[in-house]
Amino acid sequence: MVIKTNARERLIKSAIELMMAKGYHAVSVNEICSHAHVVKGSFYHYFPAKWDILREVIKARDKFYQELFYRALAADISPLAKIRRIFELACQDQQSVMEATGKVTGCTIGNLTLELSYADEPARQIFRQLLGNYAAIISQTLKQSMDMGEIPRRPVAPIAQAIFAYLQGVILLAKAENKPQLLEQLADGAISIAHGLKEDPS
Amino acid sequence: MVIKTNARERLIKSAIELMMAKGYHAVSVNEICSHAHVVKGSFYHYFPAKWDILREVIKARDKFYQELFYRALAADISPLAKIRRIFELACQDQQSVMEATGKVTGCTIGNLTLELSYADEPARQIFRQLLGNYAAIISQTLKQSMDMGEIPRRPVAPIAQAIFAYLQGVILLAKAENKPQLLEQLADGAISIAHGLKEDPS
DNA sequence: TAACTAGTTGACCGGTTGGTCTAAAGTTAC
DNA sequence: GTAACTTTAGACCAACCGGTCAACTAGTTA
Repeated sequence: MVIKTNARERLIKSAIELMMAKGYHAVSVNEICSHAHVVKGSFYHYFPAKWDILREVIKARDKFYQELFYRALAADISPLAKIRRIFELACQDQQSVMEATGKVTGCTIGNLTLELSYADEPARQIFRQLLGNYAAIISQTLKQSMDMGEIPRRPVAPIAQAIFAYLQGVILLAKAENKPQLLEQLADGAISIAHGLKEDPS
Repeated sequence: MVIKTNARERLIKSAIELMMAKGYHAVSVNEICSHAHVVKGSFYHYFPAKWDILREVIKARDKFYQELFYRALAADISPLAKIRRIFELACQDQQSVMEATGKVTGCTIGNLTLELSYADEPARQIFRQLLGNYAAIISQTLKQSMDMGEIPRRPVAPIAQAIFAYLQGVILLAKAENKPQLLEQLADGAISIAHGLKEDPS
């Protein structure tokens, strides 16, 4: 009964931790290895190149955020309250990271998107897809909200994009200010976007 | 009448171009130098360290964005229309960058904020301040809007933060999708935030 | 013309980067 | 026991990193 997890898993875990905090370029293969107590030869036994472990990091973080979204959406509350719940859960997430490291890391997917989208076209395509998925999840919830008459009926896709963009922006601000609470304090903005403009009196 | 601009200016211009596109870590001093047709010795004659030219890049980009904001706000239109105008000008900006390079670079300040805020505390402070300034500019406009009865009166600071966060988020999306037009298409969201929730019927 | 200064040049530094390779050590199956 | 295969190990590589430095050029002032 050996507890020792295998080297591959340890490497991935190590890369996730480091890249969440510092991004891709700022983390070296050596750093990932020594943090995982694995020597470099083993790293290149499991991963053809540094890029390949980035894929694992993206996959893991995407899974985490998807679960966060579904946790928010599973709650037995109104659709709009579910959207607010996303911000609350994101807030808790950032808060727990901050307790552990003293710093707000922000959204790993968002961070890597900005870092890699310009130079690395394949990476950009991946991020484009992932971000689109999140927006799609929000779209569904907006549709529910319209069905219930909570918000006026209109095309759902751009509103979902707007809400997701807003989420990313607030996370950016929370990182710059090192203040996770911003996510809760500014959650209202997402609801405003969902409601849309006050219809002019007719 | 020699046209040759001095090396210092060329270095800064080169650093701006490169770091706008690729960020800080991904651009090397050598790259900045060769792109500016200046040898490394000269670089370190003008700048004690790489970090010091980053300061110039930040300064220049901040100036650019401040001018963009004031250009939007100087227009002879309603305060809310001014806020929408920020998105339109940002759209034009990204569009022109895209025509030149084929890629949306996003907001240099936002990019560098995410890249450097975690590891480099002094940098984070600088970005915190700059981002706060932009929000303050929006605050003023919101106050005008309230004075005119365009939107309901309530504390202005969080709304300004929300609108600015939204701007950053939309730019992130525009970069991921390589679609500057998103900035115009989603500009409505900012107006929704400014209006706030539809007051519940009392 | 001599002295001084601002700017230029490129060789050079120690350290690190992503990545390779060969040899040994475990592990498994027959 | 041994053959076959997976995993570990770390020395090694060229390339590049940010940064230094002494020698040099050119323009200005005394």
